[in-house]
Amino acid sequence: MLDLKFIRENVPVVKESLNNRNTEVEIDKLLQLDKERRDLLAQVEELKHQRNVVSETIGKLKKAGKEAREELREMKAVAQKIKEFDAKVGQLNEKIREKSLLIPNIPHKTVPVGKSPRDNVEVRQWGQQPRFDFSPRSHWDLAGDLGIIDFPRASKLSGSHFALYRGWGARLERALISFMLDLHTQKHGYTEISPPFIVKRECMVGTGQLPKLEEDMYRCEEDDFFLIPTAEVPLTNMHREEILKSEDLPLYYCAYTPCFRREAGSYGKDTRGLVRIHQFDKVELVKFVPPQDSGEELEKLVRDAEEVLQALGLHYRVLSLCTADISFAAAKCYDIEVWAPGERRYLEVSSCSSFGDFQARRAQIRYRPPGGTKAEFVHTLNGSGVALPRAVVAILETYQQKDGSVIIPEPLRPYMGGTEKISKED
RNA sequence: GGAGAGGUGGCCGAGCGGUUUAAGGCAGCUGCCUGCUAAGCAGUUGUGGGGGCAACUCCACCCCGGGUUCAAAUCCCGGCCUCUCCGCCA
Repeated sequence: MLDLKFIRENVPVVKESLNNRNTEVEIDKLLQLDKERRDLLAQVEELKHQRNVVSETIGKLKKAGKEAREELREMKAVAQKIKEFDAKVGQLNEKIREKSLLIPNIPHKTVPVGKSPRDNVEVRQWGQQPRFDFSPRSHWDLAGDLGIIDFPRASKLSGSHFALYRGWGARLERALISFMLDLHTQKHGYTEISPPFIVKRECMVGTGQLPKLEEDMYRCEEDDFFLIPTAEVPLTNMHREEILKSEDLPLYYCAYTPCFRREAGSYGKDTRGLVRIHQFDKVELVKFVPPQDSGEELEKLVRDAEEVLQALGLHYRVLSLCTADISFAAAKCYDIEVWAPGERRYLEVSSCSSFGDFQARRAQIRYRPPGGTKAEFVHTLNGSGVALPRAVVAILETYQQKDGSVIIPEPLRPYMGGTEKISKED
């Protein structure tokens, strides 16, 4: 959410920024409502002042044993007016909030301006595309033959776009989770959290998934709960409506959680395999930092995520997303895309964003800067570190052998009982 | 699921219709005093919003949302959360 006062005072900047995002937002309508609200507010506050003063007088008169007929009659009318005005202000507030919640964040000035994902800018690459002396197969072929992922039975349970890992596949999943969590907690200084996977509506509003993306979320109708689409939601909302101590910042959290996404509107895309499924595992990184540090913290966050892929020896590239492609709440975003030899394309395994104070304002997360000055919004950041299924795709396809077996990357072996290779006969 | 208790400022804790536009204490900050420390004295310390160049001023906020009243932390209704006991359960 943007600061209404900021919008009021920076109309051209706001309009241009939102224009660069290719989004239509009714800024003028919003400002008009804001004007109406402030006019009404001035009137109703004057009435309330009058009420406060006269009520006190009535109290004193009664105490002194005197009548206050005239005052009572007068205040009855005033009370009625206040009620009417308050109702109008309330309606305006609601309209303003509805509109405000649908306005996306303003892109940071370092974000490349663009019209489509083609305008994203490649920042760097690591490693190189592996070469094979045979034609590399897709992960669904490999995993099916090895018996480590069973898509037909997953469909039997839950329909298409679900995965069921079996044997070494399940073990690989668990190994990756442990490996990533250990890396981030032991080397990068994140505190591990194991949060609830079901959250209240306010949380989804706080991080910006709602109200805009409700149709993409799994919802428990009866309780108005939502299955988390990412651990970003519980981790960021942990500090909702809190004023943090300056000396506690920066806060670094990481968590493994499953993620649930309806992927509404993406039918026909990535119909096979692990690339797009409704439930997947992910290790997520979330930071709360003082505003002046968020730029630098984003760079560090991306490096933390990249290190996972480096350790696993997977070739990847980093993109700086352009204004047309960054997500609703993000001020700036880097995507990390890993190379999948069987698919012959790069797959997004991590999206690292800084949100400025956008989420903090929605979720009311503040801190008190040193020197005892007034509480200010923190800056929030998050990034995948990394998403599991696509990492599995990259591992299977990158480390496949001619005989259909797959070599396990070195750092994962301790988590897999020392196993170096997954073969059919296992 | 059933029965009860409770949610007040950074913290503790009173208030249960109008001398409270939240007492008192603790902690913090600022002065004063004491040759150090401790103690003492005085003042000050929340959040959001409106208006004003400004000193300032007004409005709202005692879990949240409604209601009663000239007036609500206080009374009534609904909700959320916490705790205790019972039932159920991994």
